[in-house]
Amino acid sequence: MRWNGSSRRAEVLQAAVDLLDEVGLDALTTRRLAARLGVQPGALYRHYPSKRALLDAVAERIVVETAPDTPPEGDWAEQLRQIAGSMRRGMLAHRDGARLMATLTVPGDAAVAAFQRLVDLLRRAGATPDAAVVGVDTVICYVNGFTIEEQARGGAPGERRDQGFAAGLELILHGIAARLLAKANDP
Amino acid sequence: MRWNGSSRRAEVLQAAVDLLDEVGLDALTTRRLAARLGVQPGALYRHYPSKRALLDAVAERIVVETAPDTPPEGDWAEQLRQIAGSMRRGMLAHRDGARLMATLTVPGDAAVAAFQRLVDLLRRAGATPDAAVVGVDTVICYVNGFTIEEQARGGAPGERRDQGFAAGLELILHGIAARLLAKANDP
DNA sequence: ACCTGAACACCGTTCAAGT
DNA sequence: ACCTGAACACCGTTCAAGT
Repeated sequence: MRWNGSSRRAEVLQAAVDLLDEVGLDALTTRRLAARLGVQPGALYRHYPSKRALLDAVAERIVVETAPDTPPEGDWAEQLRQIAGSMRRGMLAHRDGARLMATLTVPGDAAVAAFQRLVDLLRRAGATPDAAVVGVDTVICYVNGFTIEEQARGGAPGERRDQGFAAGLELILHGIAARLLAKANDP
Repeated sequence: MRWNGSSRRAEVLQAAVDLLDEVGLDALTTRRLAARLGVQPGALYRHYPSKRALLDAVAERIVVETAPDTPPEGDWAEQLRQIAGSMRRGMLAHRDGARLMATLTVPGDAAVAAFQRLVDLLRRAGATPDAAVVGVDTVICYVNGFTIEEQARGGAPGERRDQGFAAGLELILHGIAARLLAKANDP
């Protein structure tokens, strides 16, 4: 009953992440995963109750490792840029990473915490609670939608995509600044 | 070799759409579809070369029927609001509709045409070619990202979601107006 | 605690052969 | 033109039994 990465459960999870990167989400099969671990397929069910639960754990791990290593600097817009950028990079770092996120049923602790951190950021910048949620939701939906589409069409990684991503994000940041932060709002 | 909806191919497609709505994307199985058509599983392959191709056709049909029946009215922002709204409603109208779109490999004729119509709309409003693409991309990524997340968490349909969707869209429309349309831009 | 062996109820796909 | 029959190579999951 250890909490850290040395349990057998964590080895199964790590193997699943590796297998995802090698063969992709469609070929990520419990039987293939078992073979890679040198084990019978049924043995996996001692560690995860279902394939769905395993995939949820993989997604959660990607969210965790996606959180920026250094806390973001600058004003709220610059921080949002950095966080949005690392969300996109985190998903792109794994094969079918964005699509995997899209299949999740439940948000997961790490995702909820990340969401709350963004809401707090906009709150401190002067947004009302409702406005902060709208702003964060919009950024996150955009990042997810962009990255899913980006990863679906393979294509070269290229800085062309980076520019397109950044340009769209600027539109949203501009809208947040102009319509959500405390200025002259009619009630 | 007819083009219209009376071919056997079209019947298979219609049955697939109905089955999707009844059982969802994960349970949409070639064998279940064959059973519903009163046919052996292998018979489907006379009409579609693979399950992937069938799902692409289902997605394309949803895109087609999603195009607004009445051509949108009003200025560019109002037209964009209407089109974004019908894209979302079109996906919500079918079980797992948004997730199905996200799994598409190739855009398809109807989607490309819809994209082009939006680009033209922004061009007429004064955007450069690049700016028009950025604006349309941002709206589409937002709509897809929002709807995927909305449909993944079941929840009541509710107008709460409608308001959240509209509020985020306004941020983007504001950004387009302020940063992409011809005004005082530095070169 | 972790795994084996063996089974169950499914998949997508192919292809000769029928009508 | 459309479908059957039958097979092939897979799936996710369960569970008694072993160590």
